[in-house]
Amino acid sequence: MPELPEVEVTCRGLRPLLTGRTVKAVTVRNRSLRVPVPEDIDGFAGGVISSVSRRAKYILLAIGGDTAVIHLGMTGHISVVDQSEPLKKHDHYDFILDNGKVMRYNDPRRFGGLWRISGDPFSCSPLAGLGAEPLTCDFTAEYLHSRLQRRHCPVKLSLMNNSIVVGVGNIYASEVLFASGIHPCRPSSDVSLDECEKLVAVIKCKLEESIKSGGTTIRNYSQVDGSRGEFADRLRVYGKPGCACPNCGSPVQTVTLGQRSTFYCSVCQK
DNA sequence: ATAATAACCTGAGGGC
DNA sequence: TGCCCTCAGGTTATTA
Repeated sequence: MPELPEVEVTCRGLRPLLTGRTVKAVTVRNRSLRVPVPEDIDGFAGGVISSVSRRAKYILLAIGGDTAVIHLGMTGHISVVDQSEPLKKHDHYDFILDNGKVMRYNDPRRFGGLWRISGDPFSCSPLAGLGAEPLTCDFTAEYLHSRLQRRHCPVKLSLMNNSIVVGVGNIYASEVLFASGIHPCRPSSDVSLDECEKLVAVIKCKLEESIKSGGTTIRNYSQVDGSRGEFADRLRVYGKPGCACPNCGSPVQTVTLGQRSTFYCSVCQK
């Protein structure tokens, strides 16, 4: 479900609710996620949450000297509720806080994950080997162009490849390519440096715009407080097959790339 | 190394 | 109303 903006919005929602709180205990009801919740996860008990941050689509909670790494998969959602809040279906685990609240993780499709990392979290799985963070100055046209040069797969798949750039998922990949005027099926190596300039600028702009809107809610995703993200109202082509292209009016086309639906305008994107 | 494919899950929505 | 089919904001393991 969530791409970079949705994870960032989740982080920002969690930060004031978690920072400085002590984790009294961890309750796991269902370890069954894409990667099973590790047995030693209750090692966080007694630790203070000193920061809430994000890398790619992962949320990082610094707790004591360790790090809780959380991934939302497609349908993961974190809420902070009273300890007495009734359980819902697919509530996998709680971090019980020192103020009577719990951080509760719900995930119907179970594609998410939870890791406990001791030491530097960036040098080991699942964070090691990730590509550029798109909203930082590391992500430049020169970098992207160099990473596309040896690749022949469709450029959309390269944008969604986490070893090149992180956080761009299926929705934003289509939106970014539309806004850049680049056809999603173009071979990666065929994309010029000038086009990479455009792509990099558009990726930064679209992701930041979506964060400001609270992310994109189409079905499952919601913010920490349960409210929807408004960026869905500003999608131009994603999920709109046959609708008029907002630029030229011709019908939005679809194609499947990497088993994912892809939306584009065959007139505006070359 | 890169690319293509299948796989992991549940639930919502459309067609009949 | 219900069944059956398709599809869904992600990642990884396995093949060529």
